[in-house]
Amino acid sequence: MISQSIKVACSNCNLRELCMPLGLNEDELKRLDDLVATRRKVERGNSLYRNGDKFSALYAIRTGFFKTTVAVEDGRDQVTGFQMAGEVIGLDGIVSEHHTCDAVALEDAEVCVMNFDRIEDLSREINALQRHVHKIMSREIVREHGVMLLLGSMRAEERLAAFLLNLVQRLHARGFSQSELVLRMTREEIGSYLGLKLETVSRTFSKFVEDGIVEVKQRHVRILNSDALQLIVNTQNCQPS
Amino acid sequence: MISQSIKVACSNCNLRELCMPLGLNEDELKRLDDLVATRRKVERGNSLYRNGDKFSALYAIRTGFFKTTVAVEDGRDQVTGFQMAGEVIGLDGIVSEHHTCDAVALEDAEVCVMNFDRIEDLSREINALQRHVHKIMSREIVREHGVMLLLGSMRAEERLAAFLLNLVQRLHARGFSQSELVLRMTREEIGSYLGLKLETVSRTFSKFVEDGIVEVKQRHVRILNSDALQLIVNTQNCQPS
DNA sequence: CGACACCTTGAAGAGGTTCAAGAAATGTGG
DNA sequence: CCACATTTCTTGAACCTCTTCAAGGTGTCG
Repeated sequence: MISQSIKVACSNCNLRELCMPLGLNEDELKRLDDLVATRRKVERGNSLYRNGDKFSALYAIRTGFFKTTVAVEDGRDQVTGFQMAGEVIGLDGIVSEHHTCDAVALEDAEVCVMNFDRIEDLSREINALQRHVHKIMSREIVREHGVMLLLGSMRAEERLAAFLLNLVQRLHARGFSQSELVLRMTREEIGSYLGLKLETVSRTFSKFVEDGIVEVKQRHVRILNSDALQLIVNTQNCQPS
Repeated sequence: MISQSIKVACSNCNLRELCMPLGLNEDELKRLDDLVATRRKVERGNSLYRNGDKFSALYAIRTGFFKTTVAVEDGRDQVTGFQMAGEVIGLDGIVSEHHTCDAVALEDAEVCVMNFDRIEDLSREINALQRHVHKIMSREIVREHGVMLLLGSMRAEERLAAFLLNLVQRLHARGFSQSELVLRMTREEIGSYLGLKLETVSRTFSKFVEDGIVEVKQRHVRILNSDALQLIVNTQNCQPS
């Protein structure tokens, strides 16, 4: 909730290559620094924005981990994604000027607040930024296609395998281990994202452990056989002959 | 595949309010006409673009009806959406400069080809166009959230009810009946979109007919009780007490 | 240390799938 | 314009995956 004065500029930020365009000249870089007017800390369990909130900015995650959820009238909600450092959230709010989902921090987090009007202004002047904004939105559309594929045609084991592979791949791109990860979300949140009940998520984890594919201690997961996971994703929708 | 010289300009097109921004002045309108360099006819069953194709343009549907599908290695594919006149497709291609899904015409169609570089150029100069492009992409993201909700947490009857309501609502916005529609897609394509098998789609239609909610003759559907459909969507994920 | 949230596992049950057969509609070629 | 092939749709019965309900275990935080 609290805005802070900036200490680190985009041009010096080690996440720059994740949330900002590449190949800018000195002048453009300076003007980009201008984009992030404030930072905002979000404590674990709190919302960055909620369904219905007025839209005004996109948020680049500096640290921490978020989930986004869409609500159904009757109380339940669906997790639409998990976001980590370097990723940009808030795109859902552009179309109607109001957010249509909740963004909740799953661990203490800090985001860069990028006023959207300013993004539009600047991207009229910096072609690379314009292109970058378009790519970020297109990437989100393509990501969601993947989730639709997962939800529409995969079985429980495939879904969880695909989920784990996707997580480690993104973590690895941020310098973390390729084989070890700490889940920031509950089984229920994983289940919501994957269209499964938490018990099914738990059972499927247990099955993977039995098969020697992963080690699981609560939220600590070690992938022992990445190829096996990949195989589960690739081949299970072929019927066993 | 064949490009044609333009006869109708965007500024005169009756679909303008669907695919173009509102509130432009005379000068801006003229420059927008410049955007649609060519039209393209796509016969039923043919692709407008395919997975892997180089991305170069967005397409505004003038007439006809499309489905978009993402392919899985092992042959099967997932329908990610159905698109009708006035809607813009091709957004998936921006991020990687290549399309990641197929767009297939389900009936003879004609699209306006809008070169994307030109869109970017123009939207740097016309604020309303810039905002419009952002909104179109954001709208697609929000739409996909809805599909994720459907696939992740709804049961077969809810899914089909939501699907029918969505279709008639969009058709009605285009001047068609609120209660009657002709499905342009097969049961299998509906099933793929909804994460169900074609038999389940067929059975669920039959159930709706039994319950007097709709009339179905092949692909002709008449909605007899729209409220009942809405009720199915709203209440079924509340457990029966 | 005790309360609470989270996770695991078992057993029974339901919703959707699979397999199969036949009917209806559509398209094609003579 | 009709006969035939093909695609699409419907319906039944058996099966399977995932869910539901329930209980107990594990970890965490004040």
